[in-house]
Amino acid sequence: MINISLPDGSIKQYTQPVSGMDIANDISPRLAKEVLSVTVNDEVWDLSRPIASDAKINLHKWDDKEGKHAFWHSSAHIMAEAIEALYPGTKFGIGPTIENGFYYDIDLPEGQVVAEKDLQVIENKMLELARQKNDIVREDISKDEALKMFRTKDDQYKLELINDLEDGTITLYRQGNFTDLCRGPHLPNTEAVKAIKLLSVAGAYWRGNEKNKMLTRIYGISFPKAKLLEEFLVLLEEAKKRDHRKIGKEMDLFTFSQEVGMGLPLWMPKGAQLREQLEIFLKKVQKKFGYEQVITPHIGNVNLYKTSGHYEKYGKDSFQVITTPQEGEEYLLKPMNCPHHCEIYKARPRSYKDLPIRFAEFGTVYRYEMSGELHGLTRVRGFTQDDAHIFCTPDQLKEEFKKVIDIIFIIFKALDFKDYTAQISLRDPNNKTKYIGSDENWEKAEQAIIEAASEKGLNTVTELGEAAFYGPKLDFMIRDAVGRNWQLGTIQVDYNLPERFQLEYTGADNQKHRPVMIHRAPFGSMERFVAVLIEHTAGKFPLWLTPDQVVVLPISEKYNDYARKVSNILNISDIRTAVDDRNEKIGRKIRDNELKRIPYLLIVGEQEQEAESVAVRQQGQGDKGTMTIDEFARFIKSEVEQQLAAIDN
RNA sequence: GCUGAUGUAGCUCAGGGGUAGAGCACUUCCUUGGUAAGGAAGAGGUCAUGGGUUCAAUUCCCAUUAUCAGCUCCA
Repeated sequence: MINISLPDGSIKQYTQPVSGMDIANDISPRLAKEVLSVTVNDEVWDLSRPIASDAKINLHKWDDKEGKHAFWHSSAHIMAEAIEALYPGTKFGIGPTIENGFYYDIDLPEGQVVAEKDLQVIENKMLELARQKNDIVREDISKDEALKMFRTKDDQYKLELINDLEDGTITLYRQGNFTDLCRGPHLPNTEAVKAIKLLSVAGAYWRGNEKNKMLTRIYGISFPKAKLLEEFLVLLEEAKKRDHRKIGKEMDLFTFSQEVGMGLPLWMPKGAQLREQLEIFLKKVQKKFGYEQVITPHIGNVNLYKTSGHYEKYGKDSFQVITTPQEGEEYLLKPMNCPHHCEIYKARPRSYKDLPIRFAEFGTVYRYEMSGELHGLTRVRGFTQDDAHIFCTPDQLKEEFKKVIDIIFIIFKALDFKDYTAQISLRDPNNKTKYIGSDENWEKAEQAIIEAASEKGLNTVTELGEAAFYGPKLDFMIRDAVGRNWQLGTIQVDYNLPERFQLEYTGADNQKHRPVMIHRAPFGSMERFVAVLIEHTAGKFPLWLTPDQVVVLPISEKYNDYARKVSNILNISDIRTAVDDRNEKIGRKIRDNELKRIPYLLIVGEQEQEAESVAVRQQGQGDKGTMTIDEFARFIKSEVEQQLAAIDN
């Protein structure tokens, strides 16, 4: 007797092995129609695979991650089948599922390419294959058999994968004329796949190593219903409308010029205004937390970076050395601010009574990112870090670290970033040569981060091998409109630079001691932060931050003078106000300024001029009635204060 | 850096071996208006750059460059 326990606690008994699909059929025919995969004792299985002993099971439909996973995995196989039919001789790498869909890495026969315009043809072939309603059959196979089989296919990629596998754990999946090495699980039959969209084609190195051959990667997504695909495509379109590059252009925030150089953003007046507001805001917060502003130059002697270790590590991948007319002098555009700040620390003797010392600077740095890496404002070659370096005693480290987390919390709260990932990036224990510094210091630093994060109640993920070369870090990542993850805030513990720069303080014991350093940038960089902020708000920035808070719209040219008067009064009270005095009708002015995402529009005509008032229109809300100029000024100021007060608490 | 695609007016894009178009934006004029597009006229382009094929290239071919998607990288 086989006892199958279901998630609701009930138990079904069978006299012989039973498949997930059999059980679903026993429960209800409708469930059987929708079910996609089954978890058997914490392992996700095919529905058709017989369960031979007592088990706890959970059946998965489309709504479950496990259901989608099997669905997309099988879709990837259908895509491979279609490609094998359309491009005979293609060799296959890996074809996993991803968060939204799946991809397959393929090596096409010599001279053949798949371009975006070919995707439609593959899609059609896939749908044709899916409609053949082929069973997807699992097959255990020995390592020798597997090697033999893929040798006849001459598929070196699969052979490489098989060689890494243990004998006895190798399975094949077969559907129609296609067989693939695969761990599964899969759908029982291809017919469930009703709607397919191949999204893009791009190159990808075999096994992610740039020394290997570049394969062709095709991304796709599939659905059990055509309607779900349509909804997905609409969402994708919506997301693209939030792209910061598009909105940045629309709102005149920033631009790029080939004449200036790639990856070098030019901030236009409105963008500069936005950045300035962010800087003012952060400076205010940092002042409360005991930071002091410093200013350092954009270049530094090469020796500075030799001391810090950056030259050895990144020197050849940087903007090249600037050589002066005077022989022997070599300078580097600064790729980071920490060495300069270390020199400020060293400028005079420090006592334990001075610590912690917190030097902050909106420091512009230059890094020669590879050309293919550049991306709008999120990845650039010249950018401004909201940088600071905290020099403290080892005892103060954890407390200081926690205070930095608090600053990041304040920022995320002010800008309503709720959906972030906190990642602890540690050293790769198997590749310690990538890093500088002693094991002992690394362990202390890693421990400090782990404890501080946990004491702050942060939900973290830990990544090995993601640390900076001089120390571990805690990074805050936020997604952009289309789901790409970007690192914003970062906090790094560093025992190494203090050593390399021979930083010291005199302790209470009158002995020299070495301080610990924290590198931190809550925004990360102004550029990337603004990019993510644009995508999150779709350009509708909070009132306190937005470049143009108010635009006054005169009904006709006769009221332009009054409109300017209103705007002057508001500007004097620090409300950022402009006048739209174009020779257009009021409806047109309203439309254009709504599209420009202006929070408040003030309509002024004869009535308002007479009464020294304004007719207020709030973005997205329409007419809010009439107020006197003073009333409106007080109203909007209190709204800004409220927004900023929420941050202080 | 690698693979693939793209590059036509300020923006979004159409076109195509015989010297280039639309909508929006811009300029001028008319209109002086009450809560999401008033009307007319005009100006604006070495069709990314450099070669090649051709009687003729913006169009076809090659290279370069920038942008886009992804990979790799990210102090």
